[in-house]
Amino acid sequence: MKAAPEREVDRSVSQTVKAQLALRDQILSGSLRPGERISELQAVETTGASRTPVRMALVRLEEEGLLEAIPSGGFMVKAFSERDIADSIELRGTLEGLAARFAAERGVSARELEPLKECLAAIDELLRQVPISIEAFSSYVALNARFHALLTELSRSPPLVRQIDRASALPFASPSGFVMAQSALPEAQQILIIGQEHHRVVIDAIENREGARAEAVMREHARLAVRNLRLALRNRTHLDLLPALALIKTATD
Amino acid sequence: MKAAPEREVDRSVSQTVKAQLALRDQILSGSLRPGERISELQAVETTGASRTPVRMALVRLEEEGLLEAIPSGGFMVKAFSERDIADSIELRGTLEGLAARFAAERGVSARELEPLKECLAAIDELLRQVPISIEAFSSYVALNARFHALLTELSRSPPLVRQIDRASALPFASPSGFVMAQSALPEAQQILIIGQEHHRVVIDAIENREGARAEAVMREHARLAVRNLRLALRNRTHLDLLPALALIKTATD
DNA sequence: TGTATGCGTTATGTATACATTAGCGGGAGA
DNA sequence: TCTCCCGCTAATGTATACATAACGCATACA
Repeated sequence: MKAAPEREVDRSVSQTVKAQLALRDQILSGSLRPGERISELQAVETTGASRTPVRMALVRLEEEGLLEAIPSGGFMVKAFSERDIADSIELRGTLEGLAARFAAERGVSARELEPLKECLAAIDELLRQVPISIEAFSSYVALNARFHALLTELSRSPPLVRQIDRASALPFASPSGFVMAQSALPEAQQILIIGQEHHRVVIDAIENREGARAEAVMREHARLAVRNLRLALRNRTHLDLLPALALIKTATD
Repeated sequence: MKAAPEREVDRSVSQTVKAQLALRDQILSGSLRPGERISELQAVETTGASRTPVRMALVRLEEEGLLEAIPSGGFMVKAFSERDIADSIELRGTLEGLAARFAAERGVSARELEPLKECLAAIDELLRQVPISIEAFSSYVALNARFHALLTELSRSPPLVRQIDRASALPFASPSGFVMAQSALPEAQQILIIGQEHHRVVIDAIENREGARAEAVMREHARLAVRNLRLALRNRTHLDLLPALALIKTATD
């Protein structure tokens, strides 16, 4: 590899993955503004990888939905309207509803539900704090993500799991920043408590093999998240806490 | 570009796109068997592009869901069970249901509905033939795809449109082969007629801004397609007409 | 002064060379 | 004869060189 002596190469992960992570981070952190053209050369410098892995990373990020190909060549950071993100959340909720229905209809053993119930209990524990601390919020975010991932898996449908993963890019673009901003709002904790109730109901519905009810509650769960988003956006004073919202173009619909 | 004199390069489309189309064709036509490792060098030979565009194409096809990355490196053709494909169809129908609901709720002008009604009329014309010819079936496939695409667009939700596109990879992997096989079945035309009725209902529901009804009928439409798939699979004698089903692994669930 | 054209620079698309790793086969020793 | 280890080969990951196309700027002409 001709070993350019001055450049230290990290061999623990592939250059492609490294570049992808670095670029995604730049996008989500707002270093790269929506609509901004992303220069390969510049990306090569900031990521430390060479052009080939950088290009692979760009293609992956395009497929992921964070970048958009420019017809004349190259890529730009995609810009989203507030409604785009709201739609993405509802979209994801719809798919999760399908997953919950599949889980209920196809049947799930008590053993498989155990980790979900553990998540539930852990979240209960966190929500007991009033008001909840920032640290507890971070834990909540992780647990919530875990709960949703586990629930998705219960569908036993690899294509659905895959699709939900893809649909999560936007809604969960930067969940920590998202929820931390929410924590600054008085209504935040109430919303989390309602969300937790949804979690409880969906488990119950799956246990009792009530597919329609399981599906309905997950869709309601998503609508709650949309209300949550709009609430956060109406409180623009907290927006500096929202790196995820760097994705929202200034002129929204 | 050093212009290797013996290799004729087609400059009308990018090498990356050319490679992607060629490889997808090889996968869907069954030249590459599910589970088979796909060799870059071999792909370079068959597509005529060099390794860089071929690799970009492979990454795109992986994101598209037709290929799977091998941990140790490289890609293999993904294998699907019958249930995977059925789930993909239902998944797509669920998203289309959401699109139909969005269209109904957000309102659609008569002008926007016109092309859909034209599709409808054209399909009606085709279905008047009993039994329907293979050529008419081909036209039907194109018109049906157009109808679904137009309907999706009515949602006015770019993220949803995008997601539906992605979700269509498997269900519509090779629609022509699919439907032509159906045409060999006596029940085929009846199914198409029911499907057309669904199309009519969804338009009506959108016109009358009945979101729930619009959504419900699209989901029913997908369930019809699943029944259709199962019907085709039960008639294994026609399977040689189904290149799309090359994707189904032999040992299904 | 404004517009159009041409040239130059820069960035992307493509090709290929190089490095590394994984997989496989052969040989040797127990 | 079986197993383990070493080395080779082939294919992937990475880097970079080259060609081309696009964009911008400057200049000239209307």
